[in-house]
Amino acid sequence: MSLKHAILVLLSDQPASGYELVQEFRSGIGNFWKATHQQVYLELKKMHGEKLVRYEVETQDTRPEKKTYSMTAAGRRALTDWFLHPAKPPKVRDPLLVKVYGAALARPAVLIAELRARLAAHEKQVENYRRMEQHYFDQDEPVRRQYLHPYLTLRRGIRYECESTEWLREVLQLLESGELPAKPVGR
Amino acid sequence: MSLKHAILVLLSDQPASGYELVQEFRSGIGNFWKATHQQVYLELKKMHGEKLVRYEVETQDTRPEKKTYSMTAAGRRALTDWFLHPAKPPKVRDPLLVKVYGAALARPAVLIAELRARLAAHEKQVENYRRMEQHYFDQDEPVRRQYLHPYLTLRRGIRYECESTEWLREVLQLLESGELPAKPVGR
DNA sequence: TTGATCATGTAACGTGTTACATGATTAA
DNA sequence: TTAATCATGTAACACGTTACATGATCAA
Repeated sequence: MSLKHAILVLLSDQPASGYELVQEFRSGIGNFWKATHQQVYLELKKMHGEKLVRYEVETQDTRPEKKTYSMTAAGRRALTDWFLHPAKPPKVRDPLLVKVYGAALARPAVLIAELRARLAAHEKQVENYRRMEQHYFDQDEPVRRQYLHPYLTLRRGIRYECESTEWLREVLQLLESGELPAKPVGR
Repeated sequence: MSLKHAILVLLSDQPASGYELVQEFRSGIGNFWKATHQQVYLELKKMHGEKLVRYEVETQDTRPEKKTYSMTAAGRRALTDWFLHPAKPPKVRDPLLVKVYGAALARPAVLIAELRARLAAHEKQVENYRRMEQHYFDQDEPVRRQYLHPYLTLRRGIRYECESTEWLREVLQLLESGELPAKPVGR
């Protein structure tokens, strides 16, 4: 039930249309909470039924009509209430780990190719994140203070992606060399 | 559609009942792919309809009857085919990150308490994993070679949990001190 | 006698994904 | 004229979670 709260967090910053929310779910908050336009439009409809949001219709001459949503007092209450209830830690659920677990059942070259592709994807993501991070540090202190919280989530993303690449490199090295790990991880 | 393949990976090792598979989803493979008994029994039924598994009923005197499932030739084919198609990287989807992102909307003490609880949970998980890892290293080389692949997934778990604790400690330190991060992560 | 473990299932509900559907503007 | 962007939605299906449901054995 968190898409609702993610939307409320976004609307608490500023009113937005469904379309604009979808953009935000592709960047920024989208690094750790994705949502498609189908989900967003449906959720906004539900939330409007629950009176958590209201909207104003802008009839534009050139463009199709646009609904600009904003949070209601009830929405604000739902948000603060959500903060009071601890969230469940998300479950790790990665098919690639199932494949590594059952690696003996696959042709090694096939699995290695997939691991390499995945490594490349994570490396690319690290680069993206590092660029965003550099942009954050290019700002003056007041701006850095303003965007501290989003930046903290970016730090999580960077750590996660780096950890992923380290593990993948290690697995590739071991599978390709046929060696056994010499010692516990990180020791 | 990976629960199916996770079950096939488990059955490729040895035949098992639904109940026994559920146990495995609570440990071992359960570290990165969870499934409840409801899911497992339903999936086995579907897979039987697709002829990916067969079962033999053991009518026990004392216990309720037990179906022991094993993989069919078609099941084996479905598995090798699955290995040929790269898996999509799982999406990160963590409500706690949404909370940190919108931390300004919560009472700091409330969020900090939740972060602390989460940190404790991750630290406990690291301990569990470290115990399993120690057990692996207590084995002789042939056994370590035999269990290399599951152990590689355990290494991923350890890395992930450690990364989580490091990030949480960092966030707690920054939120409690009111400081801004001095430099990019890990530099 | 109470709870844990063995052993199996169905049903309702919530959420997420994919496909389908429309229609205007603007840049290549 | 083709693709991308702006802007909105519905519908079918897949998957996961929670609740409901039964019934025997065994240890405390």
